Amino acid sequence: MTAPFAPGAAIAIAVADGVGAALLADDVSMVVDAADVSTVLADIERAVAPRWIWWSTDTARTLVSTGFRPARCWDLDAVHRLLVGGWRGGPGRIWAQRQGVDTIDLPRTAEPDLFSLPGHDDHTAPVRPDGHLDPAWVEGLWRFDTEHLRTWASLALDVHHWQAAELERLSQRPAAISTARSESAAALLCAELETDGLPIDIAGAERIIASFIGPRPRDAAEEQQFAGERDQLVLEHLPGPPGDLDLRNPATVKSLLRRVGIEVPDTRAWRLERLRDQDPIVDALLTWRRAERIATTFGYRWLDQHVGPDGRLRGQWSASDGAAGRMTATAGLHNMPVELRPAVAAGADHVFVRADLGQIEPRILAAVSSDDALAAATWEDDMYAPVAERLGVTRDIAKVAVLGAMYGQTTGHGAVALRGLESAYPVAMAYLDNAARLAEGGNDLRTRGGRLVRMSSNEQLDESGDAPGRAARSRAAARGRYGRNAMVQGAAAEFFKTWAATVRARVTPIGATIVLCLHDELLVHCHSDDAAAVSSVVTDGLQEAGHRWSVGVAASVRFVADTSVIERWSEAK
DNA sequence: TGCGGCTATTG
DNA sequence: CACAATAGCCGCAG
Repeated sequence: MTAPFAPGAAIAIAVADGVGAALLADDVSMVVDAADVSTVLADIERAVAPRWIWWSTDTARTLVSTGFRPARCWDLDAVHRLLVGGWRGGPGRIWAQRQGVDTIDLPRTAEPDLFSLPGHDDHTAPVRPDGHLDPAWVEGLWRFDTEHLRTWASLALDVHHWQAAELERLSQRPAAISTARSESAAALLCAELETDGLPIDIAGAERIIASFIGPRPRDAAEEQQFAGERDQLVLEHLPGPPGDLDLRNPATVKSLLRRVGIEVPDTRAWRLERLRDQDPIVDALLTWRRAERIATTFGYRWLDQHVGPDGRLRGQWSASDGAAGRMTATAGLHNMPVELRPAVAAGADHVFVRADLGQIEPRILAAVSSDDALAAATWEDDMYAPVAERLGVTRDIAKVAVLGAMYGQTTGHGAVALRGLESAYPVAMAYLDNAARLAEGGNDLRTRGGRLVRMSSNEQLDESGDAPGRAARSRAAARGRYGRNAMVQGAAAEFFKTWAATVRARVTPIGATIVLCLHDELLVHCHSDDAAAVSSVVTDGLQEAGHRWSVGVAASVRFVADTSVIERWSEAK
Protein backbone atom coordinates (compact mmCIF):
# COMPACT_ATOMS: atom_id res chain seq x y z
CA MET A 1 0.00 0.00 0.00
CA THR A 2 1.85 3.05 -1.23
CA ALA A 3 0.76 6.46 -0.09
CA PRO A 4 -0.49 8.43 -3.07
CA PHE A 5 0.42 11.75 -1.52
CA ALA A 6 3.08 14.08 -2.84
CA PRO A 7 6.24 14.62 -0.79
CA GLY A 8 5.70 17.31 1.82
CA ALA A 9 2.00 17.50 1.05
CA ALA A 10 -0.42 19.29 3.34
CA ILE A 11 -2.78 16.50 4.38
CA ALA A 12 -5.92 17.31 6.31
CA ILE A 13 -6.91 14.58 8.73
CA ALA A 14 -10.20 13.95 10.49
CA VAL A 15 -10.44 11.09 12.96
CA ALA A 16 -13.24 9.59 14.99
CA ASP A 17 -12.88 6.86 17.56
CA GLY A 18 -14.19 3.59 16.26
CA VAL A 19 -14.87 5.03 12.81
CA GLY A 20 -11.45 5.66 11.36
CA ALA A 21 -9.84 8.56 9.59
CA ALA A 22 -10.20 10.54 6.40
CA LEU A 23 -7.10 11.99 4.79
CA LEU A 24 -7.26 14.67 2.17
CA ALA A 25 -4.70 16.63 0.20
CA ASP A 26 -5.45 19.01 -2.65
CA ASP A 27 -5.92 16.24 -5.17
CA VAL A 28 -5.85 13.00 -3.20
CA SER A 29 -8.12 11.50 -0.60
CA MET A 30 -7.98 8.35 1.44
CA VAL A 31 -10.04 6.60 4.05
CA VAL A 32 -8.47 4.54 6.83
CA ASP A 33 -10.12 1.95 9.05
CA ALA A 34 -10.01 2.62 12.77
CA ALA A 35 -7.74 -0.35 13.40
CA ASP A 36 -5.17 0.76 10.84
CA VAL A 37 -4.86 4.43 11.66
CA SER A 38 -1.50 4.43 13.42
CA THR A 39 0.24 2.09 10.97
CA VAL A 40 -1.08 3.79 7.85
CA LEU A 41 -0.20 7.25 9.12
CA ALA A 42 3.26 6.07 10.07
CA ASP A 43 3.72 4.70 6.54
CA ILE A 44 2.67 7.98 4.98
CA GLU A 45 4.88 9.89 7.39
CA ARG A 46 7.90 7.83 6.33
CA ALA A 47 7.08 8.03 2.64
CA VAL A 48 6.24 11.70 2.12
CA ALA A 49 6.89 13.59 5.40
CA PRO A 50 3.68 15.60 5.15
CA ARG A 51 2.35 18.46 7.22
CA TRP A 52 -0.79 17.16 8.93
CA ILE A 53 -3.65 19.57 9.22
CA TRP A 54 -6.30 19.24 11.90
CA TRP A 55 -9.06 21.24 13.49
CA SER A 56 -7.94 21.03 17.07
CA THR A 57 -5.39 19.63 19.47
CA ASP A 58 -7.91 16.91 20.32
CA THR A 59 -6.88 15.27 17.05
CA ALA A 60 -3.28 15.40 18.20
CA ARG A 61 -4.33 13.79 21.49
CA THR A 62 -6.15 11.05 19.60
CA LEU A 63 -3.17 10.34 17.36
CA VAL A 64 -0.69 10.36 20.24
CA SER A 65 -2.90 7.96 22.18
CA THR A 66 -2.97 5.56 19.23
CA GLY A 67 0.80 5.62 19.22
CA PHE A 68 1.41 7.88 16.25
CA ARG A 69 3.45 11.03 16.84
CA PRO A 70 3.50 13.22 13.75
CA ALA A 71 6.55 15.26 12.88
CA ARG A 72 4.90 18.35 11.40
CA CYS A 73 1.41 19.76 11.71
CA TRP A 74 -0.86 22.78 11.30
CA ASP A 75 -3.32 23.17 14.14
CA LEU A 76 -6.20 25.34 12.93
CA ASP A 77 -7.14 26.18 16.52
CA ALA A 78 -3.62 27.25 17.43
CA VAL A 79 -3.26 29.37 14.29
CA HIS A 80 -6.69 30.87 14.86
CA ARG A 81 -5.64 32.07 18.30
CA LEU A 82 -2.50 33.52 16.79
CA LEU A 83 -4.49 35.43 14.17
CA VAL A 84 -7.28 36.78 16.33
CA GLY A 85 -5.76 36.79 19.81
CA GLY A 86 -7.23 35.57 23.07
CA TRP A 87 -7.82 31.99 24.05
CA ARG A 88 -11.14 31.28 22.38
CA GLY A 89 -11.27 28.80 19.55
CA GLY A 90 -13.24 25.85 18.32
CA PRO A 91 -14.51 24.94 14.87
CA GLY A 92 -17.53 27.26 14.95
CA ARG A 93 -15.42 30.31 15.69
CA ILE A 94 -12.62 29.32 13.35
CA TRP A 95 -15.06 28.82 10.50
CA ALA A 96 -16.92 32.07 11.21
CA GLN A 97 -13.60 33.90 11.08
CA ARG A 98 -12.78 32.29 7.75
CA GLN A 99 -16.23 33.18 6.36
CA GLY A 100 -16.11 36.70 7.69
CA VAL A 101 -19.38 36.29 9.56
CA ASP A 102 -20.30 37.36 13.06
CA THR A 103 -18.23 35.68 15.78
CA ILE A 104 -20.00 37.30 18.72
CA ASP A 105 -23.13 35.21 18.73
CA LEU A 106 -22.20 31.79 17.41
CA PRO A 107 -24.90 29.18 16.89
CA ARG A 108 -25.07 26.54 19.60
CA THR A 109 -26.69 23.18 19.72
CA ALA A 110 -29.77 22.89 21.86
CA GLU A 111 -29.32 20.99 25.09
CA PRO A 112 -29.93 17.33 24.34
CA ASP A 113 -33.39 16.34 25.50
CA LEU A 114 -35.62 13.30 25.45
CA PHE A 115 -37.14 14.28 22.14
CA SER A 116 -34.00 14.51 20.08
CA LEU A 117 -33.15 11.10 18.73
CA PRO A 118 -29.43 10.39 18.81
CA GLY A 119 -27.99 9.08 15.58
CA HIS A 120 -30.82 10.29 13.46
CA ASP A 121 -31.33 13.90 12.56
CA ASP A 122 -31.88 16.13 9.57
CA HIS A 123 -28.48 17.76 9.58
CA THR A 124 -26.88 16.65 6.36
CA ALA A 125 -24.93 19.79 5.48
CA PRO A 126 -22.06 21.06 7.62
CA VAL A 127 -22.50 24.69 6.63
CA ARG A 128 -25.77 26.53 7.21
CA PRO A 129 -27.25 29.02 4.76
CA ASP A 130 -26.08 31.90 6.98
CA GLY A 131 -22.47 30.76 6.57
CA HIS A 132 -22.02 29.34 10.06
CA LEU A 133 -21.03 25.77 10.74
CA ASP A 134 -23.95 23.70 11.91
CA PRO A 135 -22.92 22.75 15.45
CA ALA A 136 -25.22 19.72 15.45
CA TRP A 137 -23.46 18.37 12.37
CA VAL A 138 -20.06 18.90 13.97
CA GLU A 139 -21.02 17.32 17.28
CA GLY A 140 -22.54 14.35 15.48
CA LEU A 141 -19.31 13.64 13.61
CA TRP A 142 -18.13 10.91 15.92
CA ARG A 143 -21.08 8.71 15.09
CA PHE A 144 -21.06 9.39 11.37
CA ASP A 145 -19.18 7.50 8.69
CA THR A 146 -15.94 8.17 6.89
CA GLU A 147 -17.77 10.15 4.21
CA HIS A 148 -18.58 12.79 6.83
CA LEU A 149 -15.00 12.68 8.02
CA ARG A 150 -13.89 13.36 4.46
CA THR A 151 -16.13 16.42 4.35
CA TRP A 152 -14.73 17.54 7.69
CA ALA A 153 -11.19 17.15 6.35
CA SER A 154 -12.02 19.14 3.24
CA LEU A 155 -13.26 22.01 5.37
CA ALA A 156 -10.03 21.86 7.36
CA LEU A 157 -8.04 22.06 4.15
CA ASP A 158 -10.06 25.08 3.11
CA VAL A 159 -9.44 26.88 6.41
CA HIS A 160 -5.74 26.03 6.19
CA HIS A 161 -5.45 27.76 2.82
CA TRP A 162 -7.33 30.75 4.15
CA GLN A 163 -5.22 31.01 7.32
CA ALA A 164 -1.99 30.78 5.34
CA ALA A 165 -3.20 33.57 3.05
CA GLU A 166 -4.17 35.70 6.05
CA LEU A 167 -0.71 35.24 7.56
CA GLU A 168 0.80 36.26 4.21
CA ARG A 169 -1.11 39.51 4.42
CA LEU A 170 0.35 40.45 7.80
CA SER A 171 3.24 42.86 7.90
CA GLN A 172 5.15 40.31 9.98
CA ARG A 173 4.63 37.84 7.13
CA PRO A 174 7.76 35.64 7.23
CA ALA A 175 7.81 35.47 11.00
CA ALA A 176 4.06 34.84 11.20
CA ILE A 177 4.11 31.81 8.88
CA SER A 178 6.95 30.28 10.81
CA THR A 179 5.23 31.13 14.09
CA ALA A 180 2.06 29.41 12.91
CA ARG A 181 4.09 26.26 12.44
CA SER A 182 5.88 26.41 15.77
CA GLU A 183 2.64 27.25 17.59
CA SER A 184 1.11 24.18 15.97
CA ALA A 185 4.09 22.08 16.98
CA ALA A 186 3.77 23.40 20.53
CA ALA A 187 0.13 22.34 20.63
CA LEU A 188 1.15 18.86 19.51
CA LEU A 189 3.88 18.89 22.14
CA CYS A 190 1.19 19.71 24.70
CA ALA A 191 -0.68 16.55 23.74
CA GLU A 192 2.53 14.59 24.26
CA LEU A 193 3.28 16.28 27.59
CA GLU A 194 -0.19 15.29 28.79
CA THR A 195 0.41 11.71 27.76
CA ASP A 196 3.98 11.35 28.96
CA GLY A 197 3.84 13.29 32.22
CA LEU A 198 6.71 14.41 34.43
CA PRO A 199 8.72 11.63 36.15
CA ILE A 200 8.23 11.75 39.92
CA ASP A 201 9.88 9.82 42.72
CA ILE A 202 6.69 9.21 44.69
CA ALA A 203 8.38 7.96 47.86
CA GLY A 204 10.71 10.96 47.78
CA ALA A 205 7.80 13.32 47.32
CA GLU A 206 6.01 11.79 50.31
CA ARG A 207 9.11 12.26 52.46
CA ILE A 208 9.28 15.93 51.52
CA ILE A 209 5.62 16.49 52.20
CA ALA A 210 5.95 14.69 55.53
CA SER A 211 8.78 17.01 56.53
CA PHE A 212 6.32 19.90 56.31
CA ILE A 213 3.04 18.47 57.57
CA GLY A 214 3.86 15.12 59.09
CA PRO A 215 2.74 11.65 58.01
CA ARG A 216 -0.19 10.98 55.76
CA PRO A 217 -3.42 11.27 57.75
CA ARG A 218 -5.47 8.07 57.82
CA ASP A 219 -8.81 9.80 57.48
CA ALA A 220 -10.52 13.18 57.37
CA ALA A 221 -10.74 13.37 61.13
CA GLU A 222 -7.03 12.83 61.57
CA GLU A 223 -6.33 15.36 58.82
CA GLN A 224 -8.36 17.90 60.75
CA GLN A 225 -6.59 16.97 63.96
CA PHE A 226 -3.14 17.51 62.42
CA ALA A 227 -4.26 20.84 61.01
CA GLY A 228 -5.48 21.88 64.45
CA GLU A 229 -2.13 20.93 65.95
CA ARG A 230 -0.33 23.09 63.40
CA ASP A 231 -2.67 25.98 64.20
CA GLN A 232 -1.84 25.55 67.89
CA LEU A 233 1.88 26.14 67.25
CA VAL A 234 0.96 29.68 66.22
CA LEU A 235 -1.86 30.38 68.65
CA GLU A 236 0.19 29.39 71.71
CA HIS A 237 2.26 32.54 71.21
CA LEU A 238 -0.77 34.69 71.88
CA PRO A 239 -1.13 36.37 75.24
CA GLY A 240 -4.43 35.68 76.89
CA PRO A 241 -7.07 33.20 75.78
CA PRO A 242 -6.36 31.55 72.40
CA GLY A 243 -10.02 31.65 71.46
CA ASP A 244 -11.20 30.14 68.21
CA LEU A 245 -9.13 32.04 65.68
CA ASP A 246 -9.04 31.13 62.01
CA LEU A 247 -5.52 31.62 60.69
CA ARG A 248 -6.81 31.21 57.15
CA ASN A 249 -8.72 34.46 57.43
CA PRO A 250 -6.49 37.48 56.67
CA ALA A 251 -8.68 39.80 58.75
CA THR A 252 -8.31 37.51 61.73
CA VAL A 253 -4.55 37.38 61.26
CA LYS A 254 -4.41 41.16 61.14
CA SER A 255 -6.26 41.52 64.44
CA LEU A 256 -4.19 38.70 65.90
CA LEU A 257 -1.03 40.62 65.06
CA ARG A 258 -2.54 43.76 66.53
CA ARG A 259 -2.84 41.92 69.85
CA VAL A 260 0.95 41.65 69.98
CA GLY A 261 1.39 45.25 68.90
CA ILE A 262 1.96 44.78 65.17
CA GLU A 263 -0.05 46.90 62.77
CA VAL A 264 0.07 45.99 59.07
CA PRO A 265 -2.00 46.98 56.01
CA ASP A 266 -1.96 43.38 54.81
CA THR A 267 -0.39 40.12 55.95
CA ARG A 268 1.64 39.11 52.91
CA ALA A 269 4.78 37.12 53.61
CA TRP A 270 7.23 39.69 52.25
CA ARG A 271 5.78 42.26 54.66
CA LEU A 272 5.82 39.96 57.68
CA GLU A 273 9.33 38.85 56.82
CA ARG A 274 10.76 42.15 58.10
CA LEU A 275 8.80 41.85 61.32
CA ARG A 276 10.22 38.48 62.34
CA ASP A 277 12.14 40.10 65.22
CA GLN A 278 9.11 41.91 66.62
CA ASP A 279 7.40 38.85 68.07
CA PRO A 280 7.92 35.08 67.93
CA ILE A 281 4.40 34.69 66.60
CA VAL A 282 5.49 36.17 63.26
CA ASP A 283 8.00 33.42 62.64
CA ALA A 284 5.49 30.82 63.75
CA LEU A 285 2.91 32.27 61.39
CA LEU A 286 5.26 32.24 58.40
CA THR A 287 6.21 28.64 59.13
CA TRP A 288 2.50 27.80 59.44
CA ARG A 289 1.82 29.42 56.06
CA ARG A 290 4.49 27.32 54.38
CA ALA A 291 3.07 24.12 55.84
CA GLU A 292 -0.50 25.16 55.09
CA ARG A 293 0.45 25.72 51.45
CA ILE A 294 1.91 22.22 51.21
CA ALA A 295 -1.09 20.74 53.00
CA THR A 296 -3.71 22.39 50.79
CA THR A 297 -2.05 22.65 47.38
CA PHE A 298 1.01 20.40 47.18
CA GLY A 299 0.24 17.70 49.70
CA TYR A 300 -0.84 14.08 49.66
CA ARG A 301 -4.08 14.94 47.88
CA TRP A 302 -2.17 16.64 45.08
CA LEU A 303 0.08 13.62 44.78
CA ASP A 304 -2.86 11.20 44.66
CA GLN A 305 -4.82 13.24 42.18
CA HIS A 306 -2.12 14.07 39.67
CA VAL A 307 0.61 11.44 39.90
CA GLY A 308 -0.25 8.12 38.30
CA PRO A 309 0.84 4.70 39.55
CA ASP A 310 3.55 4.90 36.89
CA GLY A 311 5.10 7.81 38.77
CA ARG A 312 4.21 10.47 36.22
CA LEU A 313 2.74 13.85 37.15
CA ARG A 314 0.15 14.78 34.55
CA GLY A 315 -1.74 17.98 33.97
CA GLN A 316 -3.53 19.70 31.16
CA TRP A 317 -1.35 21.74 28.86
CA SER A 318 -2.26 24.74 26.76
CA ALA A 319 0.09 25.93 24.05
CA SER A 320 -0.97 29.58 24.16
CA ASP A 321 -2.91 31.02 27.04
CA GLY A 322 -3.33 34.55 28.21
CA ALA A 323 -2.45 37.79 26.53
CA ALA A 324 1.04 36.93 25.47
CA GLY A 325 0.43 33.35 24.43
CA ARG A 326 2.65 31.58 26.92
CA MET A 327 2.31 27.87 27.56
CA THR A 328 0.33 27.04 30.66
CA ALA A 329 -0.18 23.87 32.66
CA THR A 330 -2.36 22.70 35.50
CA ALA A 331 -1.60 20.27 38.34
CA GLY A 332 1.10 22.54 39.73
CA LEU A 333 3.51 21.77 36.89
CA HIS A 334 4.34 25.47 36.53
CA ASN A 335 4.42 26.58 40.16
CA MET A 336 5.78 23.65 42.08
CA PRO A 337 7.65 24.92 45.16
CA VAL A 338 11.43 24.49 44.94
CA GLU A 339 11.34 22.26 48.00
CA LEU A 340 9.53 19.61 45.98
CA ARG A 341 11.92 19.64 43.05
CA PRO A 342 14.14 16.87 44.45
CA ALA A 343 11.13 14.61 43.88
CA VAL A 344 11.24 15.25 40.14
CA ALA A 345 13.60 12.42 39.29
CA ALA A 346 14.62 10.65 36.10
CA GLY A 347 13.77 6.98 35.71
CA ALA A 348 16.25 4.12 36.07
CA ASP A 349 19.17 4.44 33.63
CA HIS A 350 17.75 7.79 32.57
CA VAL A 351 18.69 11.42 33.12
CA PHE A 352 17.25 14.84 32.50
CA VAL A 353 18.87 17.25 30.13
CA ARG A 354 17.81 20.58 31.50
CA ALA A 355 18.31 23.86 29.72
CA ASP A 356 17.11 27.35 30.44
CA LEU A 357 17.39 30.46 28.35
CA GLY A 358 19.48 33.21 29.87
CA GLN A 359 18.00 36.71 30.10
CA ILE A 360 15.53 35.86 27.40
CA GLU A 361 13.28 38.92 27.64
CA PRO A 362 15.91 41.66 27.22
CA ARG A 363 17.47 39.67 24.37
CA ILE A 364 14.07 39.38 22.73
CA LEU A 365 13.56 43.10 23.22
CA ALA A 366 16.82 43.78 21.38
CA ALA A 367 15.65 41.56 18.53
CA VAL A 368 12.07 42.77 18.10
CA SER A 369 13.01 46.44 18.41
CA SER A 370 16.13 46.12 16.19
CA ASP A 371 18.13 48.19 18.63
CA ASP A 372 21.76 47.89 17.52
CA ALA A 373 23.19 49.06 20.81
CA LEU A 374 21.11 46.67 22.89
CA ALA A 375 21.84 43.87 20.41
CA ALA A 376 25.53 44.51 20.92
CA ALA A 377 25.02 43.93 24.63
CA THR A 378 23.58 40.48 23.91
CA TRP A 379 26.98 39.37 22.66
CA GLU A 380 27.97 39.09 26.31
CA ASP A 381 26.94 36.10 28.40
CA ASP A 382 25.64 38.56 30.96
CA MET A 383 24.10 41.33 28.94
CA TYR A 384 23.38 43.45 32.03
CA ALA A 385 27.14 44.01 32.48
CA PRO A 386 27.63 46.11 29.33
CA VAL A 387 24.32 47.87 29.99
CA ALA A 388 25.48 48.78 33.50
CA GLU A 389 28.77 50.05 32.14
CA ARG A 390 27.07 52.21 29.58
CA LEU A 391 24.65 53.63 32.13
CA GLY A 392 27.30 54.13 34.79
CA VAL A 393 25.35 52.20 37.40
CA THR A 394 25.74 48.88 39.18
CA ARG A 395 24.74 45.66 37.47
CA ASP A 396 21.79 45.21 39.83
CA ILE A 397 20.43 48.67 39.09
CA ALA A 398 20.85 48.08 35.36
CA LYS A 399 18.90 44.84 35.60
CA VAL A 400 16.07 46.42 37.58
CA ALA A 401 15.93 49.28 35.09
CA VAL A 402 15.72 47.04 32.04
CA LEU A 403 13.06 44.84 33.60
CA GLY A 404 11.23 47.94 34.79
CA ALA A 405 11.21 49.32 31.26
CA MET A 406 9.65 46.12 29.95
CA TYR A 407 7.09 45.95 32.75
CA GLY A 408 6.22 49.62 32.61
CA GLN A 409 7.54 50.57 36.01
CA THR A 410 7.71 54.30 36.63
CA THR A 411 8.76 54.54 40.27
CA GLY A 412 11.38 53.06 42.55
CA HIS A 413 15.12 52.61 42.28
CA GLY A 414 15.06 51.82 38.60
CA ALA A 415 13.36 55.08 37.71
CA VAL A 416 16.59 57.10 37.58
CA ALA A 417 18.42 54.50 35.53
CA LEU A 418 15.37 54.33 33.28
CA ARG A 419 16.17 57.79 31.96
CA GLY A 420 19.68 56.58 31.25
CA LEU A 421 18.21 53.72 29.22
CA GLU A 422 16.28 56.16 27.10
CA SER A 423 19.44 57.89 25.92
CA ALA A 424 21.55 54.73 25.67
CA TYR A 425 19.00 52.53 23.91
CA PRO A 426 16.52 54.94 22.29
CA VAL A 427 15.32 52.47 19.68
CA ALA A 428 14.32 49.78 22.15
CA MET A 429 12.77 52.29 24.54
CA ALA A 430 10.81 53.93 21.73
CA TYR A 431 9.54 50.49 20.71
CA LEU A 432 8.22 49.89 24.22
CA ASP A 433 6.76 53.37 24.54
CA ASN A 434 5.02 53.03 21.23
CA ALA A 435 3.43 49.75 22.27
CA ALA A 436 2.34 51.25 25.58
CA ARG A 437 0.85 54.34 23.93
CA LEU A 438 -1.12 52.28 21.41
CA ALA A 439 -2.37 49.95 24.12
CA GLU A 440 -3.41 52.84 26.36
CA GLY A 441 -5.54 54.14 23.51
CA GLY A 442 -7.22 50.77 23.14
CA ASN A 443 -5.44 49.83 19.90
CA ASP A 444 -4.69 46.19 19.17
CA LEU A 445 -1.06 45.11 18.90
CA ARG A 446 0.73 42.28 17.15
CA THR A 447 3.82 40.54 18.45
CA ARG A 448 6.76 39.96 16.18
CA GLY A 449 5.46 36.47 15.48
CA GLY A 450 2.09 37.89 14.48
CA ARG A 451 -0.01 37.17 17.58
CA LEU A 452 -2.81 39.65 18.02
CA VAL A 453 -2.91 41.26 21.45
CA ARG A 454 -6.44 42.55 21.79
CA MET A 455 -6.83 45.87 23.51
CA SER A 456 -10.09 46.99 21.90
CA SER A 457 -12.54 44.41 23.17
CA ASN A 458 -10.58 43.51 26.23
CA GLU A 459 -12.67 42.27 29.12
CA GLN A 460 -9.99 43.67 31.41
CA LEU A 461 -11.85 46.86 32.14
CA ASP A 462 -14.63 48.37 30.13
CA GLU A 463 -16.18 51.55 31.38
CA SER A 464 -19.25 53.16 29.90
CA GLY A 465 -19.30 56.89 30.53
CA ASP A 466 -16.25 57.41 32.62
CA ALA A 467 -15.06 60.92 33.22
CA PRO A 468 -11.32 61.38 32.74
CA GLY A 469 -10.68 60.90 36.42
CA ARG A 470 -7.96 59.21 38.38
CA ALA A 471 -9.52 55.77 37.93
CA ALA A 472 -9.73 56.12 34.16
CA ARG A 473 -6.10 57.22 33.94
CA SER A 474 -5.07 54.32 36.12
CA ARG A 475 -6.87 51.89 33.84
CA ALA A 476 -5.24 53.42 30.78
CA ALA A 477 -1.85 53.08 32.42
CA ALA A 478 -2.62 49.46 33.25
CA ARG A 479 -3.51 48.83 29.60
CA GLY A 480 -0.21 50.44 28.62
CA ARG A 481 1.81 48.17 30.90
CA TYR A 482 -0.16 45.17 29.73
CA GLY A 483 0.45 45.89 26.04
CA ARG A 484 4.08 46.95 26.51
CA ASN A 485 4.86 43.72 28.32
CA ALA A 486 2.85 41.51 25.99
CA MET A 487 5.06 42.50 23.07
CA VAL A 488 8.16 41.23 24.85
CA GLN A 489 6.71 38.33 26.84
CA GLY A 490 4.71 37.22 23.80
CA ALA A 491 7.69 37.26 21.45
CA ALA A 492 9.72 35.42 24.10
CA ALA A 493 7.00 32.76 24.28
CA GLU A 494 7.11 32.40 20.51
CA PHE A 495 10.88 32.10 20.54
CA PHE A 496 10.71 29.47 23.27
CA LYS A 497 8.19 27.42 21.32
CA THR A 498 10.36 27.60 18.21
CA TRP A 499 13.22 26.25 20.28
CA ALA A 500 11.04 23.57 21.87
CA ALA A 501 9.70 22.48 18.47
CA THR A 502 13.23 22.17 17.12
CA VAL A 503 14.37 20.17 20.11
CA ARG A 504 11.29 17.96 19.89
CA ALA A 505 11.99 17.15 16.26
CA ARG A 506 15.69 16.39 16.79
CA VAL A 507 15.32 14.47 20.00
CA THR A 508 12.57 12.10 18.86
CA PRO A 509 14.87 9.90 16.72
CA ILE A 510 17.11 9.51 19.78
CA GLY A 511 14.15 8.20 21.77
CA ALA A 512 14.11 11.12 24.20
CA THR A 513 11.06 13.13 25.22
CA ILE A 514 10.43 16.65 26.44
CA VAL A 515 8.72 16.27 29.82
CA LEU A 516 8.46 19.88 30.95
CA CYS A 517 8.25 23.33 29.39
CA LEU A 518 8.53 26.21 31.83
CA HIS A 519 8.49 29.52 29.94
CA ASP A 520 12.25 29.62 29.42
CA GLU A 521 13.24 26.17 30.57
CA LEU A 522 13.18 22.74 28.92
CA LEU A 523 13.45 19.38 30.66
CA VAL A 524 14.24 16.44 28.38
CA HIS A 525 14.09 12.87 29.66
CA CYS A 526 16.49 10.48 27.97
CA HIS A 527 18.57 7.37 28.44
CA SER A 528 21.82 8.09 30.26
CA ASP A 529 23.83 6.99 27.22
CA ASP A 530 22.16 9.66 25.11
CA ALA A 531 22.75 12.59 27.47
CA ALA A 532 25.59 14.05 25.42
CA ALA A 533 23.67 13.75 22.16
CA VAL A 534 20.56 15.35 23.64
CA SER A 535 22.62 18.16 25.15
CA SER A 536 24.02 18.95 21.71
CA VAL A 537 20.56 18.96 20.23
CA VAL A 538 19.36 21.42 22.84
CA THR A 539 22.30 23.74 22.24
CA ASP A 540 22.24 23.47 18.46
CA GLY A 541 18.48 23.94 18.50
CA LEU A 542 18.96 27.24 20.25
CA GLN A 543 21.41 28.43 17.63
CA GLU A 544 18.98 27.41 14.93
CA ALA A 545 16.06 29.16 16.61
CA GLY A 546 18.21 32.23 17.20
CA HIS A 547 19.31 32.32 13.60
CA ARG A 548 15.75 32.03 12.40
CA TRP A 549 14.75 34.80 14.78
CA SER A 550 17.39 37.15 13.44
CA VAL A 551 16.15 36.91 9.86
CA GLY A 552 14.76 40.28 8.90
CA VAL A 553 16.24 41.90 11.98
CA ALA A 554 18.80 44.58 11.38
CA ALA A 555 20.68 43.82 14.54
CA SER A 556 22.15 40.43 15.26
CA VAL A 557 21.12 39.10 18.64
CA ARG A 558 22.78 36.32 20.55
CA PHE A 559 20.77 33.89 22.65
CA VAL A 560 22.28 31.81 25.42
CA ALA A 561 21.21 28.78 27.40
CA ASP A 562 22.51 27.04 30.45
CA THR A 563 22.48 23.28 29.91
CA SER A 564 23.12 20.54 32.41
CA VAL A 565 22.66 16.79 32.76
CA ILE A 566 20.99 15.88 36.04
CA GLU A 567 19.11 13.09 37.75
CA ARG A 568 16.88 15.32 39.85
CA TRP A 569 15.44 18.68 38.95
CA SER A 570 16.81 20.19 42.15
CA GLU A 571 20.38 19.60 41.00
CA ALA A 572 20.13 22.43 38.52
CA LYS A 573 21.47 25.72 39.69
C1' DT B 1 -23.24 28.35 44.18
C1' DG B 2 -20.54 31.91 41.91
C1' DC B 3 -17.36 35.60 42.36
C1' DG B 4 -13.96 39.02 44.13
C1' DG B 5 -10.27 39.52 47.54
C1' DC B 6 -6.24 37.66 49.65
C1' DT B 7 -2.46 34.64 49.65
C1' DA B 8 0.93 31.47 47.88
C1' DT B 9 3.97 29.49 44.26
C1' DT B 10 6.47 29.79 39.69
C1' DG B 11 8.88 32.24 35.36
C1' DC C 1 5.76 44.13 44.61
C1' DA C 2 5.84 46.55 38.15
C1' DC C 3 4.45 41.69 33.79
C1' DA C 4 2.37 36.72 33.25
C1' DA C 5 0.17 32.27 35.09
C1' DT C 6 -2.60 28.26 38.53
C1' DA C 7 -4.76 27.36 42.75
C1' DG C 8 -6.46 27.30 47.40
C1' DC C 9 -9.64 29.33 51.15
C1' DC C 10 -12.65 33.07 52.96
C1' DG C 11 -16.63 36.18 53.06
C1' DC C 12 -20.45 37.85 50.77
C1' DA C 13 -24.29 38.29 47.51
C1' DG C 14 -27.99 35.91 45.30
